[in-house]
Amino acid sequence: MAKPKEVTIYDLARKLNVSIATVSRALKDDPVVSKKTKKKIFDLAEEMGYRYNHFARNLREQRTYTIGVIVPRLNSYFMSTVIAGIESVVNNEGYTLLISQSSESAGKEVDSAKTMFNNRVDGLLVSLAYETDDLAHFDQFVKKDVPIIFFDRVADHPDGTSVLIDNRKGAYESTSHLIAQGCKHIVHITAPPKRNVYVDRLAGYKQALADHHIPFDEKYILINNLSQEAGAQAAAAILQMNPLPDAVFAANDNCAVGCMVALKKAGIRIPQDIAFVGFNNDPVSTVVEPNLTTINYPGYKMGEMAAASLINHLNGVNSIDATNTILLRSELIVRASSLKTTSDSE
Amino acid sequence: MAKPKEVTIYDLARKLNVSIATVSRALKDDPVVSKKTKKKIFDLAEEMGYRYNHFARNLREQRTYTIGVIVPRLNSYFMSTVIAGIESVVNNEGYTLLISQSSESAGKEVDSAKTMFNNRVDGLLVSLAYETDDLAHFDQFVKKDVPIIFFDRVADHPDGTSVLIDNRKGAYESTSHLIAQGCKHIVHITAPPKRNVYVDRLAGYKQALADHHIPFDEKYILINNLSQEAGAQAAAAILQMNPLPDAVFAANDNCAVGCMVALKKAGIRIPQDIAFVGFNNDPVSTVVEPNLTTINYPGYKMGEMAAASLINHLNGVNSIDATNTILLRSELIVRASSLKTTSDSE
DNA sequence: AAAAACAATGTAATCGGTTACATTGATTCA
DNA sequence: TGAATCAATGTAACCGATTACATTGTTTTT
Repeated sequence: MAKPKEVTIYDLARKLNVSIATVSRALKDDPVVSKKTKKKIFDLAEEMGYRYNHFARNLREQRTYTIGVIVPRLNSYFMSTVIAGIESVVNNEGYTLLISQSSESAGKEVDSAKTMFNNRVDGLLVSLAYETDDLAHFDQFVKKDVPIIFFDRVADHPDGTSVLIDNRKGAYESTSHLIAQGCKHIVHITAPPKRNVYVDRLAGYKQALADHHIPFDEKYILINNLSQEAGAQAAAAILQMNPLPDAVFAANDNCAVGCMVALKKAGIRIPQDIAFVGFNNDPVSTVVEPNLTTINYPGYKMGEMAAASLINHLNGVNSIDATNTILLRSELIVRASSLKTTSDSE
Repeated sequence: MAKPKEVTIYDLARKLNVSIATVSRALKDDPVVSKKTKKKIFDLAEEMGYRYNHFARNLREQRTYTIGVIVPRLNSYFMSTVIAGIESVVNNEGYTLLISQSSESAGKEVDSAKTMFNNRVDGLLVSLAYETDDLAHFDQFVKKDVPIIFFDRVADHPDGTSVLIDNRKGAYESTSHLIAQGCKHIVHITAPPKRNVYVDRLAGYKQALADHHIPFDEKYILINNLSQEAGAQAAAAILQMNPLPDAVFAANDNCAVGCMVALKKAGIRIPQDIAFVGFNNDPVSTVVEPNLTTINYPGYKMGEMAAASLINHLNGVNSIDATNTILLRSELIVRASSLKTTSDSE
């Protein structure tokens, strides 16, 4: 029933017989206001249940203290770890997050960008959808000097900073590891080569083959959406191959797992018949049997770095050109799914 | 370099020699403005790159068109499915989401609530953290007539609407199923019985035992945080039991899986020695071997229902008291992990 | 003791919309 | 034809902060 009126700085000012300017300054802890006055104001604010009105400030200051986050999906272990990292940084700095998932669709990504734009986010953190070809929906931000930082799935945007791992190196290590296990016919399952992560992983895969004098064969490249179901379908394709490949390097763990499960169901032994390496070190990699060899990389840290870098830009600490790419460390974690040698000795 | 000035309704009004009131009305598609004028205004707005300023409206209207979402974690398949459902509804209605994860911590939940409050969300969607005892941090919203809808992990808040499944029934069916498989010593792994989901699942478990004349034994109740690691630790506890239990009903799939993997490593056969049932139908349930019997329930729909219900409240369609609890359907999915009978025949 | 410097506070314009309440001119009614 | 009605538009107050630029009173300097 009650329509509890909001308490404003005007109310505080009236009660204390000071001006709204003093109240405003006191609440921001401006050193120009005397300690005594500040205390009075803080106490009364507390007592009257004053709450700060962001909109008045935003309207006046022409900024929102909001950071937009666009990610392909929230439902991966990796992504939610990244977001936890982002949250930890931006909350400390007094920003709030506007999060949206593109669901891997270019159209939804455009919509999300529009929402972010209309909400006038101060900055943008983006990991691109599979499908996105055209980056025009980010031009509006560049035009308004809204900084954009891409992470993981980055873009070759001349104005953007990127936070990512060396995907090429990770893929090179994975593939080399498989080759060291004696594999010569290595399938690579990946997403359409539009995103850097898939382009680079493919390049690393190819280079490892080349460095070990193994011919590259186009038919060993399987393209899908890297879901668990897609992995199962890839398994069907693999079973059609003649001769069967002796290894699979998948661009993420989910897909690797889906594929492994389906192959096992078809009687393939892993790793004896086909060895497996994934990417991401998702918890599922320690559930599947045999446990999945994979590339581990630090999602939480990636989120922290991306957010910190963005906030530095906003505070004018970094010139936008100063740091253009931040590379994080990644590592190969060897588990049973790729160990042909030890498995053979069983 | 350019400091591109924002285009406002004043600019549009000036150029067209109309008043800002007319521009404002036209942009809201108010029928009182003539079609011709509207067209002129729309066209000019497009041409000049006008963008709507939410803050001015929010300041004036005293609402934000923002909905707060507080969840324990984003990184579960279930939760991100729920959020996808929420997004689909609120975006269509012109609202944006402020999402925050409590990380299962009561303290962070309080912080999140404060952030939401200071951002003056129009409504709140909440799934509670394990730890939360005290709901006082939601009182401020009630006081300001900000509607709160709880989903999945709900609260007995007299003013809140809840969207959830019949957890008791799900647990009853799971347990009964295990009993039908001949199990008599059924361990139940769950979280601290603070949240309805765990209280009700425990109650369903107990009732199933009672209805089948199996005595309840406190030592079969294992309490932890339901993570995969916690599942592994639970396995260690189970291995100490004498005699060994013949089944485990875990309150989520992750924990069930962690427990299964650890037990298998210790040489326990599943389901022959110990049968398993989980909860949630997480994709991992089809990866673990044997595949996990579980309770499936509709995350996407839960998100949609919660969001739609909230928006109805905001639009005054439902009286707050009209609908108090929305129950969604759930179902037992039987897989190999609980099928003693068929497994024995192998 | 007058001038200069400073600390503390106040005044008022500003951000960009919304909307109650006029105002204007055209149309309809009796 | 004058009054009533109505459609279209305008005027101006309001939402609640921020901050450049006064103003006031006190202390320091010379």
